[in-house]
Amino acid sequence: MTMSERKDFLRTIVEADIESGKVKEVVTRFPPEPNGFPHIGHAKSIAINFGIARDYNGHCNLRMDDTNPTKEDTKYVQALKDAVEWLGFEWEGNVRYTSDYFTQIHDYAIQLIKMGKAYVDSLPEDEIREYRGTVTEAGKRSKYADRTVQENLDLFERMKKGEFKDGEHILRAKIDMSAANMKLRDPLLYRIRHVEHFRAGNTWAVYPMYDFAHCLSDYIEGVSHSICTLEFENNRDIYNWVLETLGLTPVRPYQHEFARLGINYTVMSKRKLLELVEGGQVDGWDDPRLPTIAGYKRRGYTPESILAFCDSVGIAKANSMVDVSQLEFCIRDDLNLKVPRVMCVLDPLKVTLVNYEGSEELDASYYPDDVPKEGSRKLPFSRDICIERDDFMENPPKDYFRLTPEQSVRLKGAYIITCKEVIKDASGKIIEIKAEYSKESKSGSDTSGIKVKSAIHWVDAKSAKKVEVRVYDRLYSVEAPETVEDLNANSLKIIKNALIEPAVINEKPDERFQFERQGYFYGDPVDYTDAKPVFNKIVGLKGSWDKKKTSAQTQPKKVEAKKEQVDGEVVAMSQTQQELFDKYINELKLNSEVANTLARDAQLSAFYEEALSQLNSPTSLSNIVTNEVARELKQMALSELKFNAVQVAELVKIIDDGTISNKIAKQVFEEMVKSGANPSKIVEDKGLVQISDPAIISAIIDEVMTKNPDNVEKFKAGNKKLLGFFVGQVLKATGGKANPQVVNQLVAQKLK
RNA sequence: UGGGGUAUCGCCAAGCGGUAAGGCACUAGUUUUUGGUACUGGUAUUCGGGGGUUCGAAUCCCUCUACCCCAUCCA
Repeated sequence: MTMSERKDFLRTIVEADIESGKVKEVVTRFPPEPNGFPHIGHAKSIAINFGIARDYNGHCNLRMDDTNPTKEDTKYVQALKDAVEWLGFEWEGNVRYTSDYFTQIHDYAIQLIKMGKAYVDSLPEDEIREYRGTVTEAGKRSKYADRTVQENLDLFERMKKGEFKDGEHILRAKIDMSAANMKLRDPLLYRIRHVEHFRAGNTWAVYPMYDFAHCLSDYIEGVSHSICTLEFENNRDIYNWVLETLGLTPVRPYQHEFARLGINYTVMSKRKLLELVEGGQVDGWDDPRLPTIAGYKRRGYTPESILAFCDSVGIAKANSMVDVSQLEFCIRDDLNLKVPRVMCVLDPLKVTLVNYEGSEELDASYYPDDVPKEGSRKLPFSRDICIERDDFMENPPKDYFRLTPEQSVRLKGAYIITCKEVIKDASGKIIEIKAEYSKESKSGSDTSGIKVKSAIHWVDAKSAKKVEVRVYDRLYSVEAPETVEDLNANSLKIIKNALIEPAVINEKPDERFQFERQGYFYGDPVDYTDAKPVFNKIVGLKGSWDKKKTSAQTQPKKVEAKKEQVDGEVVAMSQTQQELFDKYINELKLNSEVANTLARDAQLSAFYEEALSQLNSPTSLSNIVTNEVARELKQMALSELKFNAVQVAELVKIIDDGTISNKIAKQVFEEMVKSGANPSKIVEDKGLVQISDPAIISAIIDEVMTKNPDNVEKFKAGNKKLLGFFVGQVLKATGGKANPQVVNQLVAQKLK
């Protein structure tokens, strides 16, 4: 496995954890709920979890998150296992189930109750919701929250034994009913469910909720990195609360979130997928039009192509919608080098070669020259052949390369033919072409000297086999479908009477084929029989001709005007803020932006005032405070900072007197943040005094210039952006110590 | 509306103060017995908007805007 040099953010985190020693072994898990068929979004999650485990020599578990017995089923467990296996991954040990941990999780619940951190609530459901408050209003705690530990223990035990009906009681964590994060308002831990669990049977009358079971299952399995999708960001606080409150010792897992996969012209939610399957809009979970793993598999996609796709879309935190063309590229790219080329005519038009007698068998390679694979078959040839109806036009546009009354074509792997007569039926439809072949033009030994613009596919009429071909188009006709209204009515086209060359059926050189000039096809794994072969179209070839045709018909896309940005209103300053602001502007002559940020933040202004009392340099001080200090204050409180205003004043002093440059000041400040050391001490220890001597700098510039002759050329040719490049190089060479202003000046001079 | 996120080309996406990577799509050309493939070029003076700091900002600060997630006894 080659590790790409540019890592995604998850791998960056994992590597940092390994380096810091926080993690000894990387353990991940793929934890789906078995309540539906996995789709390509799951494939992304599988690729991430199993991929990271493999890249860092760890392991990945497959865990069924089966905490809700009303929705889950063993048939989905099988589909999930199939998907992981098909994609080529191996999970560590047996398949895990959250239900295997029910006893342990229950024990942890008892522990929380004993700690006074969990209680049995007996409020009805709607009141619980009401008590929770809203996003803007705090909630209030149930009166049952005051029950004693003994009462809670007793009640919970009886819940477990099944003494109560569904909904009568629940177990909740006692956290904070007014937390800004709604998830923390005394989250539910256990609910009563008198239903049979598909694995645990009727052992349990209570089932743990996701937020309680998931973190503990991760912990029990020794997971180091619990990777999930963005919508669980708010749940991370509970995840950590449970683990921390229980005092669980390392190694404990940490949760990280990434954006789920979206693809246009399809849907990815389990709910919508289920609707399509149950509503009969598609033919089961493995319908080739569906973005389910089973669907892609049946359609003919390879696991390699799905994995390549997951890799190509990357991992990030921005919600996004990937274009299907990216997926289509991946499968074409994979199949191009793998599968044999054969000929199949989807919409046959009869061609009679009036000057050909008898029959023969032609040799034809399964692969073009640019595919390094061996293999060939015999192609029967005779007077009666069929070509694609699209490949003949009586009145063609001028960029049409195929057969016309005036234009000859080659029958791929055979002879060049020329149209002599067009036969039509009563309605004017072309039913036959009478043509002549050139005997000297035989493929491989062409002495005819005839030049043609294209070679078309064909089959011999007598020996060709009749096959069914299923052509799939995108499931929906809009990019971001909402309802069944958006479905594409033509997403499935069944061609009953396509004609294929006999070798495909008799020799079966592969399961997947490229039907020349048309696309990639796959023998349907369910319906294919030798008597009645059925092929699924996996994806078409790129086809610039088809595109030209269709784009000429459709209207040009409307260009969306850029939305005009309207500025919102800024909150007015309070009176004291206004007074401060005025003082900064009038007395200290600060720039109004800086004065504004300072005045609006009490901590910042206090810090600033203190520094100002040390050093009378209002402008420089204000700049450092509103930029650097403000950043640190965003992360932690004033009292937690390791540096103080006096030190910042000292830092500004050595900037002002030219001892160090602004650039070095950033470096010094960073050190102050970390260690709280004095700036002049840092400068001394690290030897950071600025170099302003033009002679020294000049020498370094020369060096940089001789090392980068190309860029010198480019600069002289007018690429002025490169000035920054040279300055950067010089600064790098001096460890940042060169006086950037001097460098700038000298570089500009030398490069003139 | 409180909290948590996100914003870089038509679509993904790197980038973490010093020349705006890469892929898809698009486009022009070369090769081609697939209008395929391969190859070669062209595609962001600019990073959601506006300010500020800096010799230098996609990167640091302020501010505004847009979108996503959270008020299931779902996960």
